[in-house]
Amino acid sequence: MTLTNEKVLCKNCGGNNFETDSSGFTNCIECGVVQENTIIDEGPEWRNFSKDGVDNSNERVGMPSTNLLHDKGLTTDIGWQNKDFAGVSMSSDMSKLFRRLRRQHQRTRVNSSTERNLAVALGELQRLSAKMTLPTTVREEAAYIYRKAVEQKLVRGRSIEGVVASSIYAACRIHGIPRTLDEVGKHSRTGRKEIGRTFRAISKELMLKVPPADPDNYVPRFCAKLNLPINVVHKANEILKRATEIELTAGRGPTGIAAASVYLASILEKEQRTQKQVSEAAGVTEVTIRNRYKEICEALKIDVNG
DNA sequence: ATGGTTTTTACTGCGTC
DNA sequence: GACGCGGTAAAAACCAT
Repeated sequence: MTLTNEKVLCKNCGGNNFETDSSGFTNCIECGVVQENTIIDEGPEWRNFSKDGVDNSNERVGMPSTNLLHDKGLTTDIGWQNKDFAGVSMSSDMSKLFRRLRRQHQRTRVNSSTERNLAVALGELQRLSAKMTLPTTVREEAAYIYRKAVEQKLVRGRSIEGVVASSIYAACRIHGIPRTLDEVGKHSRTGRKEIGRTFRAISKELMLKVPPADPDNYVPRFCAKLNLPINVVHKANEILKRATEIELTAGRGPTGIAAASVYLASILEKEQRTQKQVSEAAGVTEVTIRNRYKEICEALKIDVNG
């Protein structure tokens, strides 16, 4: 049962991707702003739709298999209490036996080296994506990518952290909510360059269909970081659109273009930010911003002085 | 490996507050 | 003088061949 009401757009940036955290707040994924309109999405109910339980059965099934747990959430635990099925305490011999069983059970659970690898990697993945407040769909995607990478032995010679970070970076782009390499790198112990390198290697080897990053996906978040109002966002998007039309953007890094548009828009809307501020928010250098900025001004005949 | 392109690094000069 | 901005040159990184 899903009661999502009519399409709602973010008050701040106009985005339409939201996530609801465990405390019930709904945040815009683009800019992180908490929404006033409550979006009711109770998520899937794990109803039993097997042939004898279709109708009014309120029976539930377990949670779906997920890539986010190293064992996909499919293993069991042996109960902690030394009681039998009827709740009667066991004999001391039985207790000893079960203590051994439990231990063995735990050991077989995180068994092979790849299982151990997955266990720590997925822990890191959760830590990272939690810090970046990424929605579950993206986390699942990232976990899926990481599993693929392990399967094809791509982790060899690279750090687990790096591969995890790259998986997240790739997953974000696939889902159209790209983060910059800087943003991913800031939370990971691996630097931006390494993440970029491993990302390229991974996406090539796995033949991931990662769409080229679209500059206007970055604009709302850059603006949010710089505390720029909505009209600047719109202005930047307008600039971006016109710049794209005349193929000013070919071959250039999308973050640089987005950054320059934001910078230019902030001037035109009398909310100026310095090149340094924008460069920090966007994770590109001031030089790059200047270059794009100059090109855009020339090509679009924009004069910042009037 | 190599050459062409883009981004980064590092440095300089100029004007303003 | 610190800061923002514009420019340049050389190094580094990236990409296709």
